[in-house]
Amino acid sequence: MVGGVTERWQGCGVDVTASDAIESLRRAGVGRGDLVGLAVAPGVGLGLAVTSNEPIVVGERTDPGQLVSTIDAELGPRWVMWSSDTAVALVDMGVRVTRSWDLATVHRLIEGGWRADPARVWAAAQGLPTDEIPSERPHDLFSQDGSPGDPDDPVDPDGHLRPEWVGGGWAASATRLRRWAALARAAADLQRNVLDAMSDRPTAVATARSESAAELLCVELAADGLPVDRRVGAGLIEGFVGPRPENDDQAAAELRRRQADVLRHAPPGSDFDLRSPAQVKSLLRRVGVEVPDTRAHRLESLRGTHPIIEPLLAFRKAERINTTYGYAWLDEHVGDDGRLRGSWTVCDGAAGRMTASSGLHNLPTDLRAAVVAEPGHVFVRADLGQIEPRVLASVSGDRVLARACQADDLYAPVAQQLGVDRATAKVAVLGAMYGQTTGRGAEALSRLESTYPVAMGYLNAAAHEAEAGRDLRTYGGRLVRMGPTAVDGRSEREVRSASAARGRYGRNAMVQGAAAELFKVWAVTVRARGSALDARIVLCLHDELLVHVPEENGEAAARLVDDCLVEAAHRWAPDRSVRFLADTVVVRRWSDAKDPA
DNA sequence: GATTTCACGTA
DNA sequence: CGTACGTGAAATCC
Repeated sequence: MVGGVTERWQGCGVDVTASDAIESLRRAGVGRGDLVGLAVAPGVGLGLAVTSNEPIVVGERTDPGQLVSTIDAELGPRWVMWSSDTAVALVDMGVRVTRSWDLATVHRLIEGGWRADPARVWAAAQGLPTDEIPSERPHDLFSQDGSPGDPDDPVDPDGHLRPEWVGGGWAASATRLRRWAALARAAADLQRNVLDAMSDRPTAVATARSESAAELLCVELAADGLPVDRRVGAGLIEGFVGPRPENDDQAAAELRRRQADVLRHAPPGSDFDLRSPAQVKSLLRRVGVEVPDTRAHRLESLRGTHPIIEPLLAFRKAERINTTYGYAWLDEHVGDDGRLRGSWTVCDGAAGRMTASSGLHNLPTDLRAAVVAEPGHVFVRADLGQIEPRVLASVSGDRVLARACQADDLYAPVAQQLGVDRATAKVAVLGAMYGQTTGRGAEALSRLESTYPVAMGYLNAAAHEAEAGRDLRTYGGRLVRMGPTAVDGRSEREVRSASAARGRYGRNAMVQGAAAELFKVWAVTVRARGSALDARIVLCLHDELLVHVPEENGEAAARLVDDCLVEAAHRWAPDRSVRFLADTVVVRRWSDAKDPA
């Protein structure tokens, strides 16, 4: 608890220069990596706090961005912030800090799930029940603030944050900013204690740091965007759906033209809207093809059975481009500066992968030729090879599988050890990680169990816990929450099916989640080391990095990305028994396979 | 008008 | 009855 904090807050407000602030921080013993609470409100100022009860400076008339930037360069502290909103405010001021402790991000790591507003973060850090968090009540004539106690204290008598503060009151004055920073600093200590107490997750604190840095990276990714050549993009789209329509009538005519290519294989006069799956199903029945659904992979298996299938698939593909990645997408998400921008999140609420909007994570490969480096620049494209089985070998501590991971292609030695061909070995390993129970992968399962008992035991234990509805924790310490396991009103079949689904989910989450943690360590290492070469990450795609760099630094950046993987793996991994590799190339456009320069 | 279903793009 | 995500249109539910 932080009782007795407020009385010692009095009289600390000063307007300072950067050198004054640095001097104060140095006197307080702040060095590289030490926690400093930070609260920023453009137009109001900023609050800094070295300890939970002695916020030492507040810049009411100072330029907050310049102050933070100078301190970051001179002292290199780890900035404690309530969420990436602070980083957004800083980036808007042109400031990119080196290190952070993002309370919302660390909260998601410790508690799982996605909700991480300050009231929830504070309550969890204090060990207070989250279902008793007060919500902001509408003001009435008789009370200015709904909650009792001193309204200038961020914490109410119950120990919860005041709703009015959380709702924006924290930025109402410089004094409040200072207190908000001090409170953040206090919360970071509490979170640190929780992570330190996870004796079975020795890298949890390191994960908190790398996930916090990844939060900074996400803010920068959203601000910078991905270089896209609009003209190239429009050309690719035209190849699929025809020229850009100038009005609704032209768009409708184009649609009719594309539909007609399909309908000419149907009885004359047929009128189906091919955008409707139900009508496609009717159409297929009309021509004598009976299907339970009309998904692409099902239609693909029917290729050759009827001449309508092929043009129908072509229509579907064009329709996907047209509706999701067409001219409207280009107009909406690619700025005048040729940058495709979306929002980024560090973790997806489940296993902890990064997510991105605006199609950044599901851009069709056919359109990737439009992702072109700016003049005088190149991309370094690097993707991790066979990351999930390598991560499994590492986190489970399976020495036999780890030995196979010494090979560039781990499926070759695995196939040899299992006594099967490479393709079978691959589907077996992937199937084990995904919880597959049927098909070719399942047939090799028993051999997998006997050859890699440690790795398979790790997966089976996770699946077993998940099936029972118990939460899991990844190697790096992220809590993976299992949904409620309600049984009332469900048949035994449904209950069993839901349990099995949780098992697959949990089994996969342990691997996918750990892989995501390693990936983020790699990414933030590249972020940190890359600035010396003016190299900026412009895309993260689960196991792939795209780095934009001046062309004269391309080769050096490629080496740096590889070096960063070695560094990241050593920082992340329990030991060095598993080899991690990246396929790294210097290219002008994302779609280029190898170095054209 | 809001929510669910179907479909499909990526890893 | 192999995992995760984001997106869009149609279908469905108020």
